[in-house]
Amino acid sequence: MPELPEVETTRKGIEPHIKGYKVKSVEIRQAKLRWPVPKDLEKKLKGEVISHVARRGKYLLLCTKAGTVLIHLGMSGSLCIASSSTSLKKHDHVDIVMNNDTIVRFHDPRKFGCVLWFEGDPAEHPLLVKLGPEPLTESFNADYLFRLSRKRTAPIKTFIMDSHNVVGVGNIYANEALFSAGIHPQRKAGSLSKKRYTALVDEIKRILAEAIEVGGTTLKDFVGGDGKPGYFKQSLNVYGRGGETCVKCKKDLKEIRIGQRSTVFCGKCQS
DNA sequence: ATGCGGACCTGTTAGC
DNA sequence: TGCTAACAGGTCCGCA
Repeated sequence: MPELPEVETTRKGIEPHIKGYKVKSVEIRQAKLRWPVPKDLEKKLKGEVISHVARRGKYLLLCTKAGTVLIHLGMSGSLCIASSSTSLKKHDHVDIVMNNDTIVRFHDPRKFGCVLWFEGDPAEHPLLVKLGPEPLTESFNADYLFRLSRKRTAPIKTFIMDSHNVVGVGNIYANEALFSAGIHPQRKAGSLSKKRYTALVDEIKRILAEAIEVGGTTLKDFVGGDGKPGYFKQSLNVYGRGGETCVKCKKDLKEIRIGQRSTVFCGKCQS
C-alpha cells in the first residue's frame, strides 16, 4: 500500500503513541522478510527510549540513543498501534512492545518489507545513503531534475520513480503527476525542456502534499485500525482508469507497461 | 555509468 | 464452482 503519503501518515500516526516511551520487549514471529529481522533486535532495543520517529523516503526510522530501527513497508506492509489485548492477525510479523502497554505491530503479507537495526547516523546506512532528495523540500526543484536528466534515455516515468533521483514517487503518483503536467510517460527523460520539468516538479509536490493532507484527516482511526489511512479516497485522474475517459478531453485513457509497471495516460493530453 | 529484467512473497481477481 | 494465470501501491541486485 505504501506510497510516500501513506508512509508519512503512518509516521505521524505512530509517533505520539511511542515517543518518549521505553521499549519493553520485541517479538519476532516471522524473521524472513526482504532481509532477515536481526535476531538480537530485542537485546539492542530493550530499555531504550524512542526519541522520535523520522522518515527518509519510504523508510521509517524509530530513533533511540543506541541506534535506529529502520522499517520499510514494501508493497503490502503496514504498521498499527495495538495493545496486549489486540488479537493477532495472519502476517503480523513483528511487535515492538512499549512500557505503556502500546505495541507497534508490523504486518506484511508479501514480506517485501523489512525491519532492521542500525547503530550510528541512519543517513549513512547503505539503504539510505544513495537516496535522492525528499520531494517536498527545496533541494528537489526543476533545476536539479533538469540537470540530472540530461543525456538520460530512460522514460521519464522510470526516471522519476528511481529513488536515486528523487524519493517517494511510486507508481500511482508517477502516473498522476505526469498526467497533470501533460507529459507522456514514455518520453525520454533527457528530451524534456526545463520548462516542462518545472511543471512536473510542481505537480509532484502538489499531489504528494495533498495526499499527505488527506491521510492526516484519517489519523484518528489509526489506533487499533488496520493501519490503512485514507489515501484510497483521494481522486485519481488516471491510475486504475485505463480504458475510461480522460477527465480533461474525454478521450479513452491508454494503459501500457513501462518497466513492468502499469502505466495509464491520455494520448491527447500528454506528449 | 546507465538501463533493463529478475527476484523476493501472498492475496485477490479475471478468465476459462 | 474450481483451477490457473495475471496482477498488485517497492526496490535491490546482477548483468549487458
